[in-house]
Amino acid sequence: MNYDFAAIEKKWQDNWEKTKPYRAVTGDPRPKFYGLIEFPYPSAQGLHVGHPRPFTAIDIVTRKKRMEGYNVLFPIGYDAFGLPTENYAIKNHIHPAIVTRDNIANFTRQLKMLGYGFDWDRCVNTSDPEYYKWTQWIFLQLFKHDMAYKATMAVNWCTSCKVVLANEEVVNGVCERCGGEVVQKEKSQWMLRITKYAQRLIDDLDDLDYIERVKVQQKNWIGRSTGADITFKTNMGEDVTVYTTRADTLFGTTYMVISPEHPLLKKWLPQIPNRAEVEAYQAEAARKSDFERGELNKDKTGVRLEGVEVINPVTHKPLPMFVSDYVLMGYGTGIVMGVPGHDQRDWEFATKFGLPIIEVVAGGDVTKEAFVAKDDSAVMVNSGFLNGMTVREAIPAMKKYVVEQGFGKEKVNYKLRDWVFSRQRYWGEPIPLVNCQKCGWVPIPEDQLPLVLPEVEAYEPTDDGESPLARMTDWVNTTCPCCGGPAKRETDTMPNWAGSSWYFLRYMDPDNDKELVSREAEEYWGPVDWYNGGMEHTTLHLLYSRFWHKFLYDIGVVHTKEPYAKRTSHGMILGENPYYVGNAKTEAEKEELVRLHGSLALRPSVKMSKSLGNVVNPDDVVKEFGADTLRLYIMFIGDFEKTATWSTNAVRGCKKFLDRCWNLMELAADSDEISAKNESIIHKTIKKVTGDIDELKMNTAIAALMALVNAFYANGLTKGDLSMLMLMLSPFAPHMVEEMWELTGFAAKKGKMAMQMAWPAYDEAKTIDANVEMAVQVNGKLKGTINVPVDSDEQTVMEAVKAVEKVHKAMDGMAIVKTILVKNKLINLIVKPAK
RNA sequence: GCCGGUGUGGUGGAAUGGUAGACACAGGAGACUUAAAAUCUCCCGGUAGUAAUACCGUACCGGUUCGAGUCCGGUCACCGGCACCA
Repeated sequence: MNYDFAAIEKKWQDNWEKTKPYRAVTGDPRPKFYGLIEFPYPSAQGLHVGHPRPFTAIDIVTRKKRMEGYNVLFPIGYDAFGLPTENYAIKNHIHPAIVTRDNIANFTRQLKMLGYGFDWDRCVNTSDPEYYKWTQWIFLQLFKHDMAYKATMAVNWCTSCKVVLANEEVVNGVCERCGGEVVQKEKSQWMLRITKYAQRLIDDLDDLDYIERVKVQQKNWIGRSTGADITFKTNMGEDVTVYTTRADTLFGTTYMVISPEHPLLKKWLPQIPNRAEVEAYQAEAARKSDFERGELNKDKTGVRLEGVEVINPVTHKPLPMFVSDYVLMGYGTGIVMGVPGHDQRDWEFATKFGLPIIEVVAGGDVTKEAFVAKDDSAVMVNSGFLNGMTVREAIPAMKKYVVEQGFGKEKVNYKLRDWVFSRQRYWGEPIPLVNCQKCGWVPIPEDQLPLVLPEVEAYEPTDDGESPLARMTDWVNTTCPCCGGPAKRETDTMPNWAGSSWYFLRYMDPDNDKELVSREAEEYWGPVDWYNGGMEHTTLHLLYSRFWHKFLYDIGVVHTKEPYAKRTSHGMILGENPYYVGNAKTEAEKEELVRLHGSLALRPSVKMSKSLGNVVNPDDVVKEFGADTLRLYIMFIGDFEKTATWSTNAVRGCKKFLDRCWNLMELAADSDEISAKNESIIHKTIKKVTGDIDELKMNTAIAALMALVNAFYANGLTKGDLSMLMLMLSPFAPHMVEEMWELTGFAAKKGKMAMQMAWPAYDEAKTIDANVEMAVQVNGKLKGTINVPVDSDEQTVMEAVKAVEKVHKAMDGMAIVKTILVKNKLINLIVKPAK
């Protein structure tokens, strides 16, 4: 008989709604455990089948923690500001707040449908004024501590969204969200000084329990490099400074390059004879997007600055200077020393412009390509006092020299740029500042927060790149909080990363109207013990929130340097590819698929999308199989960290397993004792499941539970045996287990739900069998197995080996030269032909 | 180009240096049934063989080891991140 999942799941969800077994209690004497999943963006499409993967995993971890006696905080909320909602609102003429409200209601229904143990009383919504009041408050603190500043600079501009993007939001030269073209545009923007925290963001990773690839990716993104700033004299009245990581190659410098955007260039222009040519080049460079600049990198372009001479400080020879867009204004000093012998880009440039190439590190052929040694043991040549040194010795020697001679200093640089923090859109937190002609930028007094997002007629951004709020003249024109004179409000809003940078703190104390979080709550719950989220947020949300947290630590709001003690990451859920060539039956069909769909046809699985018709809706899955089955399947699907492909057939297998569990109730003998037959496998399973959940190896934990159920069918079982299965299965399939717990009478007997019971303990001694099966090998080849008492010595094992017929065959005419015994595992006989 | 990761049956995937393929899906056979579904039992890497069995087998080449899917060196393929960062 199959169980009626629809009725059972509804019954227990209603029960939990009323009895609130997932309530977290601040200050409770039990040890605390704070488990966190990335709160969803409430899109109009509803929950994607990918969401339940991380949600279920951490739900299982926190359910087990509760059973282990922890006071668990497992909260949920909504990251509700953002462009898709705004775009949807524009298209359908509905206010974004209403769209958001409806989407949140739908998400909430779906999350409750899946039976997650969230403490719903702590639910937050970043677009709620009571919430964003504190987002604005944090921004004001950043402003007051000179961590926020307004700067006019070239920024990434999405031509489709008509909005500024942070560096982190530009992917392959296009907009991360819409795939639209990104161009460089000069705009005045609010910036946050994340670069001030670059070193700490690297250093503090060491003490965190993050999966390694997250640490590596963050470190690469921050991109620390050590080198030196070196100053060159010029004939223009001003010196120029370059940054280099290869100070050792200074003798090989044969020219200089300046970025087209460099301010010095503007200053020098009137004195440059070929000014018109240079200006034309600058204009051309400005027109190119970053993407185009990168695409065209095979072909170096540039213009010589006629009349400009730069003196190499070690050779004292004059060097020509060029302007070229291969030098970036945003990194180092915006000026580079050209060392064509040992940098491939410089080599290409020098070759194109006929500049001399000097070999200063021996080992390559600089007439053919730049020689960039793989290790630093290559030897210096043509380099004065460095000659004969290895690169390893020459770098510090030259650094020391430039410092002593007064034309250089050691320098550390980062690829990380300051965070572009303003967006010209409506659906975001208003920036709580006003601009006064007399006082400049003035913060709104904190007691006037939140600065509520006003109602507007139209949400569309303007073509000139102003926020929709700019049209609200009533709202824009205000008075200066400082002098009372006329002032204008900032009309840009914050990026959607703002509200998510600190939401985990609000969960600790969600109703506090005096502080963003009370000291008491923060000290009790902080830091988050386990945070799981997507790899795509590694250099966005995860980095941003670490930065904000460090700032809040510095100003005394939080007591830990880091927000999250542990970070894990889940793989994506893909759909089956309907056009996969593997599905074709004939060669002709295969060819047709490849002809029609190209490389798409070669992948067995692809991202789910409407156009491919392979989207799986959690509502449908729950309707057909139940929430417990969906939970179980999404955990059984494979290695948690790896990409996995949805398979509806495999879902059926999980449903079958739950039915088999359910049907055990009829077979179980009426005894609360653990049966002798099943004792060993029960203890082994507890050990396995306990360890696997802690390591997020849910697939093997479930496999162990399946094996246990198979054993119950083979051996028979008692209700006591079944209760052990129920307790272990409870985090995975909470609805069905509670129903079974009640039907088997345990709920009445214990006066508790299964989820409130103690997690079963195992006895190590009982996980060890009296007898073990050992492999018998001859010269490393398996010949058979023997069954011997556990921990048998060599003599006993050898006695048992005599019974293995294949060993006799293999030993024919052979003599044993060595035996290798691995206790309880195998015995390996090394033999040689007997003389 | 640089940095990370992955590669195991028809499929998803298991294996602290120690019996490769646990647990499932799909497939096959059988039991029950008037029948189907459901359920239960058994088989299921390849080649040869009726079988016992033998040989081969964890992307490829080599090495270390009594023993390698696992460790080391190299190659190839795919996935993710970064990319004119001096």
